[in-house]
Amino acid sequence: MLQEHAEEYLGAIYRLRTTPDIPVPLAQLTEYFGYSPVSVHEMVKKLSAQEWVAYHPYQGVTLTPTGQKVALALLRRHRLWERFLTDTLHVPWEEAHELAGALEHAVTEEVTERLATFLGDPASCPHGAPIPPSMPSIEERCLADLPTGARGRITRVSQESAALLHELGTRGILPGALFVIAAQNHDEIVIELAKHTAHLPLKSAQMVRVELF
Amino acid sequence: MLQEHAEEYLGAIYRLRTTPDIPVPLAQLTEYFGYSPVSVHEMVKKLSAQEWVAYHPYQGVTLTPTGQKVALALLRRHRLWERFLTDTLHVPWEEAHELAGALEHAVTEEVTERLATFLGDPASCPHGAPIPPSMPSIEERCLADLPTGARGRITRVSQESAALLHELGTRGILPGALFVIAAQNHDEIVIELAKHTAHLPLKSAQMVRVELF
DNA sequence: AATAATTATAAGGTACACCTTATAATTAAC
DNA sequence: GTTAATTATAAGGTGTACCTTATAATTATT
Ligand SMILES: [Mn+2]
Ligand SMILES: [Mn+2]
Ligand SMILES: [Mn+2]
Ligand SMILES: [Mn+2]
Repeated sequence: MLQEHAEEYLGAIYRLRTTPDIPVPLAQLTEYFGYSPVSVHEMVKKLSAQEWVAYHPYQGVTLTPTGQKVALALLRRHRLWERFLTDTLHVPWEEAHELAGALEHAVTEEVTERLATFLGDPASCPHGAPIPPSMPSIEERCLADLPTGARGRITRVSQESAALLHELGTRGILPGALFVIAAQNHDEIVIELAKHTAHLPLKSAQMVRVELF
Repeated sequence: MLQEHAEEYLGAIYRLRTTPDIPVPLAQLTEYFGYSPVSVHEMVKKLSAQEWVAYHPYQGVTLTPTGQKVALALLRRHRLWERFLTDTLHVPWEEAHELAGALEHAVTEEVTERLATFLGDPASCPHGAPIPPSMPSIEERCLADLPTGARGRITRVSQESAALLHELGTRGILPGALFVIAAQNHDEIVIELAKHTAHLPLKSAQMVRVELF
């Protein structure tokens, strides 16, 4: 777990990028942090190993979906703290940014959301930058635990073994797919999808998360 | 600068001690943190080198005045954040302690005092522990900048070079001393102390902080 | 006084995130 | 197409705060 420093990098990459998919050159990170190119490169390799960034040699880094999530969560915390500092504690806005840079690492997601509520769910920081929305907390259920007739949408597969993914893929059980539970017994479920009906072992269904309607 | 970890140790020592001056055995710190005895011992040596604790072999550690100041400041921040979490964000009090353990390291003294004001200067944390008072913020002035007739008390010398300290010492310009400015010109000031009058180069006076009456 | 328990110290190691210096590879500019 | 600039990589190093294993010193217990 690299946590704090990693977050800082991901946040910087998010801030520095112009367009998603256009890589941020390491030279920019070097300048942003005031670190040596070698240090930045080293760190980028670590971030890349964790799949938080994609490293494009001689071009720079882009955020992976996971990396972007981390960056957005950080920016959300940062900007909420800025609002708290200026609105609640009456800290001058020119000092709020730096102070929020420390607080942003010191709170859990839950505290962050409570803070947001307290502040009245502000849409932007004192400097006008938008506050990223909290991740829509979908109520996920396990596909294996649903009664006959339940309908919803596949959200994700919680284990990424090749065999499982292949089994699900061939049956059309993919993130995004709409479904209705047609039947269920001790060792398999029958699930109706858009264009066909699939049989799936319960064991596999246990790895599938869905959002119910 | 050891800062965060050092603070954590000093805070723990403060919490664990029964009476000031009765040393806290390293074994207690070992247990408190869940670190190995060797690690604790190592850290204690560092704290001792900084004169934040006094180490009494086979007995334990006591806080020096400086160390205690750091510990009290930490506890103040900790308990103020606990109040904020429970009172303002409605975090359950059983979660507040741990969460405050992170926030306590993420704020400056100034933000702490603003937080205290916002909270209405509470006297105790949600768990009933007293909140140490803020350091009485003496309004310090520079001895070099005072008009004739100004009176007050020397509070401290802001640069600790041997030559300067010797110069001040021989003239009786020491922390605690009461004074009146008798005269002042382009390159020196004349300062009246309890039992004598001293002449001091302005350059030296610039390093002396005073509290005015 | 001898033994047991506690405490201290020595020696060597790990992970993290930074550093410098030097060389190689690639890309950009002339 | 050669040169210059940028970017990457290799090699070795730092400080902080943790670790284990092993041995020495002190204190406590019987
Ligand atoms: Mn930060
Ligand atoms: Mn802002
Ligand atoms: Mn803490
Ligand atoms: Mn408390």
